[in-house]
Amino acid sequence: MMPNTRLGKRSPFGALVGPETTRPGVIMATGPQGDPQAVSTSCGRSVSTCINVPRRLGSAPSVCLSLVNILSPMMLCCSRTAPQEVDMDELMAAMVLSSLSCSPPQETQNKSNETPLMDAGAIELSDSGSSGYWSVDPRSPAPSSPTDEAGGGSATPPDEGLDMELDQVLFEEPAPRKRRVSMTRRWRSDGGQMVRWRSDGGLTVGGAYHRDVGEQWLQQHSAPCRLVFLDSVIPSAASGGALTAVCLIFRRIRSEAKKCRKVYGIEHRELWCTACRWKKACQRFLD
DNA sequence: AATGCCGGGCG
DNA sequence: CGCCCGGCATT
Ligand SMILES: [Zn+2]
Repeated sequence: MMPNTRLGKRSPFGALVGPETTRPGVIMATGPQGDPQAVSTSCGRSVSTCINVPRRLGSAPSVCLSLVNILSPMMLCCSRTAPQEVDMDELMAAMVLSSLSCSPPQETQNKSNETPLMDAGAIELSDSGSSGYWSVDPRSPAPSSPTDEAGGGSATPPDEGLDMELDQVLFEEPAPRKRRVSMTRRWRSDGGQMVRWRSDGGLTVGGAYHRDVGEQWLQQHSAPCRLVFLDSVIPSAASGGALTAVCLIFRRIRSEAKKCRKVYGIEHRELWCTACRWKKACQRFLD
């Protein structure tokens, strides 16, 4: 009695993205163009230019913390999609933007001048339990296209936009001084995602528009990232105030809704919906 | 530690 | 297929 769908084996999209989403299967760095050249929408299994990650480590992606604050190019990873199944699981994209001072526009080209990080050479974060395997492209963050108007620009850009729970992350500021986030351009990940930050603080990711991307949001949707993509600069920038870089990542986030298990308790497993009983995605308390 | 649930595995 | 569970990302 219920709009039951099939449980057992359902489509990859049954519930958002596959688990692999979280774990970067492969990562690759894109050139300044930010084009998914080497990685097409569906990189079968092994992508040439991609770097395969030993998918054995506990949790590479969540290395989080406030570690790096690099500003360099950017990297993203690609997904391994089944040739037929359009599921674009495991994939994450990261992008960041650098900041600049708010007032004098004289920071034109001081990119990695500030942060004393080991430059583009991928920062190996202190692996504490997990390690981040990211590949970085030692290249300068050259904004590809002309500055994008984040302000009075267009409305929401048309995008393929798969609506999944992609998220983004942010980073802290490198320099002790007060820096503001700048607007970024757009960036597209392997999945065709397009990230765009607008002056109103909103963020457009693959078609989905996230309004109110403040520190809080960034907070909960944060993840590790280290590459920064410098881009256009827009003073009226974003929200929060002190973030300098933002990193986008496609990962799964746990919905807040309580599911059978938590609602009825383990001792009442019989009340759970079948899905829950089978450790599948709950079908009673949808998100 | 507790949850949520994908992918498998078994009958 | 119904039913379970290992394993693991999150929280
Ligand atoms: Zn349920």
